[in-house]
Amino acid sequence: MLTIGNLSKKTGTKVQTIRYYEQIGLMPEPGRTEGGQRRYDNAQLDRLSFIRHSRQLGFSLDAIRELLDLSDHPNRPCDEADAIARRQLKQVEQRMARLKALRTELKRMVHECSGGRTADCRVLEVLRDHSECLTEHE
Amino acid sequence: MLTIGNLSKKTGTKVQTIRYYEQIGLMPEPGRTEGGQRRYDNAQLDRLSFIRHSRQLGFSLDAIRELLDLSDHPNRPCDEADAIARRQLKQVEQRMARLKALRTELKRMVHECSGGRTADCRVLEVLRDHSECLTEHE
DNA sequence: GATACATCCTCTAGCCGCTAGAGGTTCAAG
DNA sequence: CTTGAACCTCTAGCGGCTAGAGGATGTATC
Repeated sequence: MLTIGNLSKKTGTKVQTIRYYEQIGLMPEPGRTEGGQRRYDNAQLDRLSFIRHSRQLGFSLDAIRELLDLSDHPNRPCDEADAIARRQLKQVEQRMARLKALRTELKRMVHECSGGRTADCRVLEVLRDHSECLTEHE
Repeated sequence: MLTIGNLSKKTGTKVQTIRYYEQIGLMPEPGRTEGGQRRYDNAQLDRLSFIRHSRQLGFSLDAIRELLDLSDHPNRPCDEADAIARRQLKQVEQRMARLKALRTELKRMVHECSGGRTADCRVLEVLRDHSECLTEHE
């Protein structure tokens, strides 16, 4: 039986965060000692690891809720889990593309700054003048 | 003189957001009509464009505050503006590296899913088993 | 001048995913 | 039996908006 602190260490999750997951129903209510402290078993440790790992992959808590639900029903077809993962992959790819464009523009800004007065600073100039910009008003 | 709605259209910023920027002191208090409606001039339009453009480049509102401040003092040396931009560039590069790792793992997950029951789903399996994972506990 | 109605106003509360802190209780070691 | 680390609940805050209630203003048309 693990205390919340031990669970925290084992999973790299802050204590407060574990309680938060319980509060929003992502983690089940654990058993308690006589004095009211939480005690966790291995099933709960696994569940929290699953959640954490999914978070590290950028899944939203809602997506994780779905994934956990699927994981709890081994006989259902797995297309849904696949779809969720594909959705996530797509999002990651979009974000990457966006960041790539940002990086290009930031690099341009930084490289052109010659280090004089702010009046002549390319960084500020670029920020002022949207017209030279690669990023669109979405 | 622009109404808040027109300013909103010209800059692609929601009306509420403009008022929010005013509230947190990023935009100056504009003039008002007799009836109390906001009216904006070109200086304010420029300032909001600057803010929006900076936001699109991922600068935080705090960083933008600094950049605006520098922009208001043309005789100061521009190292600071440059430093802020470099910091931002570094952040973007870090985020990109992270996303790249995520993409790799997500792709792996998705490609290995053969479409059976959730019990055999590679997606869920990978999420369950942290040990095969490329992303580290930071 | 009246009327319609789009746009404006202020205010409060909510979103996500935590995180921090106050103020008090329980547990385990010595 | 005492110490003190770890636990408890509760509330509020972060960034950066966004939404909605409920009411006032501005402008175009008759």
